[in-house]
Amino acid sequence: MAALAGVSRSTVSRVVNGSPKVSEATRAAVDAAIAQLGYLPNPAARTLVTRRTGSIALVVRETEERVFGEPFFAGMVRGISGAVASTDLQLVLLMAGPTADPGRLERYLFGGHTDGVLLLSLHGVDPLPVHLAERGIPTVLGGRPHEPHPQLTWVDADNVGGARLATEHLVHAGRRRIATVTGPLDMVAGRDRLTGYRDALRDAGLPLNTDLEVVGGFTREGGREAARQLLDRHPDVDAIVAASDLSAAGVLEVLQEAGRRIPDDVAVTGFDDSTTATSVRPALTTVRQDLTEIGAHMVRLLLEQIESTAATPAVQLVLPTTLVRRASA
Amino acid sequence: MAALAGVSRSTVSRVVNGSPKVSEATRAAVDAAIAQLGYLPNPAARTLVTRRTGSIALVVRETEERVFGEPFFAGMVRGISGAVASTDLQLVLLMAGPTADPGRLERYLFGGHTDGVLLLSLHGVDPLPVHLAERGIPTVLGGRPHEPHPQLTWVDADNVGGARLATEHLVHAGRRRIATVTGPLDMVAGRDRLTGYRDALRDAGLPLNTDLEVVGGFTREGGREAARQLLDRHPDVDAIVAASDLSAAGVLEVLQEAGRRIPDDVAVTGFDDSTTATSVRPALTTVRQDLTEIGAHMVRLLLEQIESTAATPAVQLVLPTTLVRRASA
DNA sequence: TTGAAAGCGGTACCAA
DNA sequence: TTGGTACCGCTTTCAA
Repeated sequence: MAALAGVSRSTVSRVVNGSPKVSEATRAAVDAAIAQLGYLPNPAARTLVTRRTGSIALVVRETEERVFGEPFFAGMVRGISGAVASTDLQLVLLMAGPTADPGRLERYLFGGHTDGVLLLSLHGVDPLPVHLAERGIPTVLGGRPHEPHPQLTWVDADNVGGARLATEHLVHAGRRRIATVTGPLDMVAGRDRLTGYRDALRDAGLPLNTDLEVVGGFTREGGREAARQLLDRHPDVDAIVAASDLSAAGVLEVLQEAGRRIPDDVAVTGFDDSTTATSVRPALTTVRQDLTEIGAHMVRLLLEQIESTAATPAVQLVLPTTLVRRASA
Repeated sequence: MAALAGVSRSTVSRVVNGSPKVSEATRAAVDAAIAQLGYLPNPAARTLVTRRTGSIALVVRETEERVFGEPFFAGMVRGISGAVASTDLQLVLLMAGPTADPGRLERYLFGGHTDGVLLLSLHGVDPLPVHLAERGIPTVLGGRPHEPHPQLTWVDADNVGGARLATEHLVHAGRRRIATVTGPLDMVAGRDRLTGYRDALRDAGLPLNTDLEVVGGFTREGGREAARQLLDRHPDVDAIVAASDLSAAGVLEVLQEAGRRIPDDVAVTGFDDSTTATSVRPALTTVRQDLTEIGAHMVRLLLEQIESTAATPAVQLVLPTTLVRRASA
């Protein structure tokens, strides 16, 4: 390569990296040689000295099934990809569900294959984020971690506030036997939404009744299952706050199969404002979280960590959620 | 690291790579030092000399929207992940839709960030696979490429045969005005399924009528749109061969909205045997392609290319499809 | 069984 | 503006 252009390796390196201290003639010669050879710098060699790989990982701690089944992930990935697209980084997606070999994943992430890590859909107390932080690997979590940690940077939607909005909306509409189909309780988002529901009921002076709280997970089938239990235990329920649009869709199906009219007999709210919200009948009143904005913040914070030489202070960001009113409530 | 264990770098390397020519005592000392330091080898340095990264890329040439919206991809990714899980390779997923910067993608793939590339959902004449082959980068395509190429290795389902099966099933059931909602015609799978449909009609001595062929794409909304057109042009249609389960679901919706009974008035077949097939009413008669098997073959062929020192001959594999009979036809 | 040394392919400093 | 050179951290002969 250097030989073909008749210059030194140093000069090739300068041209490739767009250094200004290269004469036009030399640059042209090198460019010609590059084109002729289809030369591409060896990223391993480059990484070895620069300590940069030019790529960042998006790690989703979830099974393929859920990643592909739930519109939330599509939105999140879209938001993140969009933000990454305006940088010169390559985004690589790693799916590492519960059955994934943690060793392999950590080897990949700790080994420096990527410049930073975006982490999504944490369950329980996952040691991964803390391990990453301890090793000084730039990391941003999507969603608040299970246990507060001063070193962790994360971006989260205001799930408590969102669930509260939905519940208050039902309260104001005169509903009094308001149940909830919760998300998975090993996830902070699931618990937060439950908290928001309870907060709203308490503030409204309505009794809290754990019998009205059924764990449904974020899935459609989980919603169906939970709705069946609810109808069984409380046939007089007049509203259901579901923790996701998908579970709300399941709830809707079961209610309709049981002959309930929505929203007349039972009002239903979802969460996410995903494509599901508008594809079901009646369309879902739901809580919107701006995934594009969350993604953009995550990428921005990650880049700040990557680009800063000193240790960056941890940042914790909670973005507002809003109520989207449609026909279901 | 080497210092702590009191040995040379060479010895550390031998221990890390499990070389048999290390004494037990030394190995123990090195292992202890590794554990104490949380040492992980620098993959860039290692890659520089071994020319191996330990990871392979799954490149999906599709937008996030479709990747996440269509169950086909979930199945494909599941099949591939499953096969990769039994190796010590890390799978990284790159989504590179039409708007993606081809330069960035090629830089990543050609640069040697990964040991090999699995390519999914090719549209039109994508130069990427040939470029990869020319650079000697191990590559396996999921799906036959648009233009035959002797150097390309691929695994495909027998889409022609599958569509033929579905169509023949309708013919045997006595249907005579059989329409099709095709997939995207810039994709080989889309065209192949159309071919199978035509072949079956021709063999049955039924007239081919391009008026009965409407492009729908693989999406639900595409299916809806196409079904509307069909009902408009041919209210007497008595069967529809859809190119995917998702578009079949859309077709079903429109037919039912128009008051048609399925399958009595109009029989409908899907393609993929995805979760969609069983979640709609009536459940879809559809064509099954074994994505787990396709994924396994893709990974196997890729590993063979990666592990072989000499140039591997290109392999082209067409896997059988089968008809799954349910209620819709 | 172990260590010394060369080299993988770049970058970056220093000198010219 | 350019080239020489050291070095990034590992693997891999080769010799001891």
